[in-house]
Amino acid sequence: MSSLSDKIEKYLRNLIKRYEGEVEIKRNRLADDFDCAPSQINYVLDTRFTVERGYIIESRRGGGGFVRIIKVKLTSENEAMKNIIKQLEGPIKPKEAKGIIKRLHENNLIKKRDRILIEAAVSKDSIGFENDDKNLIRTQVLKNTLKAIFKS
Amino acid sequence: MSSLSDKIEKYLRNLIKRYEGEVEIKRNRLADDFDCAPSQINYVLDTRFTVERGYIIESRRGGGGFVRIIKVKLTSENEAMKNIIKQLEGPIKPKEAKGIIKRLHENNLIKKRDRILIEAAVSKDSIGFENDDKNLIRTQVLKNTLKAIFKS
DNA sequence: TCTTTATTTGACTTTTTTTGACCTTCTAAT
DNA sequence: ATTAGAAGGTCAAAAAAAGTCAAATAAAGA
Repeated sequence: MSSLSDKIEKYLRNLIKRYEGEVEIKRNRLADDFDCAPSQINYVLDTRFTVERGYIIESRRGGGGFVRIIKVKLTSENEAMKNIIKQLEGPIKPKEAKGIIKRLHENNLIKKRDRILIEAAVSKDSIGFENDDKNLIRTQVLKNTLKAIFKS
Repeated sequence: MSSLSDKIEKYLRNLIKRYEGEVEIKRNRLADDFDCAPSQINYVLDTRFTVERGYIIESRRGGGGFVRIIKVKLTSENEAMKNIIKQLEGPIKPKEAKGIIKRLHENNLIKKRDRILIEAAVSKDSIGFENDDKNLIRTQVLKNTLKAIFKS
């Protein structure tokens, strides 16, 4: 009944548990074990091991390549960060964005420099073209920069 | 299973540490030890012991030849790069943006974290809505984040 | 059923590493 | 001064992985 993706997810979760939050796999090897297309591994990674769920993916191509899955330790800080990222949806206006960033900084979730940078990125000045999607783009930029911080 | 290049890198790093930042090897001898083509040593040197990472390579051919790896302190901002920023105009595609950011980082004008953040901000993922102005928005975001950094 | 969402597959792309053939430079012996 | 042999350098092809994207199926909801 459970899909193949579910099985792969389960398998990986077990591995991660066994290896204390960090595991390295060979994508093609794993695909072979589960007898599926390699890109299915990516699908599982993209849908189940996301930042929102507290995972970071690193990888390398070429000889000796790998995919590494890291379970982020949930301190209250990055737990909070995760939730905030999860909740960033729909259009966000410049002022709202600024408010969000301000609070993140005040709560020590991002550094001063991060704040300056992200504020600039989502400012009216940056994303100001008269354009239907601009507030949605702003949301994406905000979300992705925060994710980047989470990952680093 | 890390690649052969990784192993060679590791070996060399250890040597360098042991000999306080400077070490001399025989390329062919080393290649022989690792059972690989001599040019692979060059590959490792070119990709892992670069100037950006703070290494200088010296060498001599012929009898008694050698390759010397020296770890240096990386210095000196490149003023010229600031002009490049000034010249950021017109639509910029995701890959171009990535290249620009990479160079800024390699020239020590922005920190690693800045790079990661800005890359996230201007990524296809952030500014990817099917939209005529997206590459212009990207330019603005890039420009404004960089300005923000220089002001700080 | 009909429509929407999630999964599976596969062709094609990009990145990174490995290998090898050929080139250049240096030392030392003639 | 010439030259053989010893190093190291270059460059590009082949191989090894992983990534992307979209079409085809399957499952879930209305």
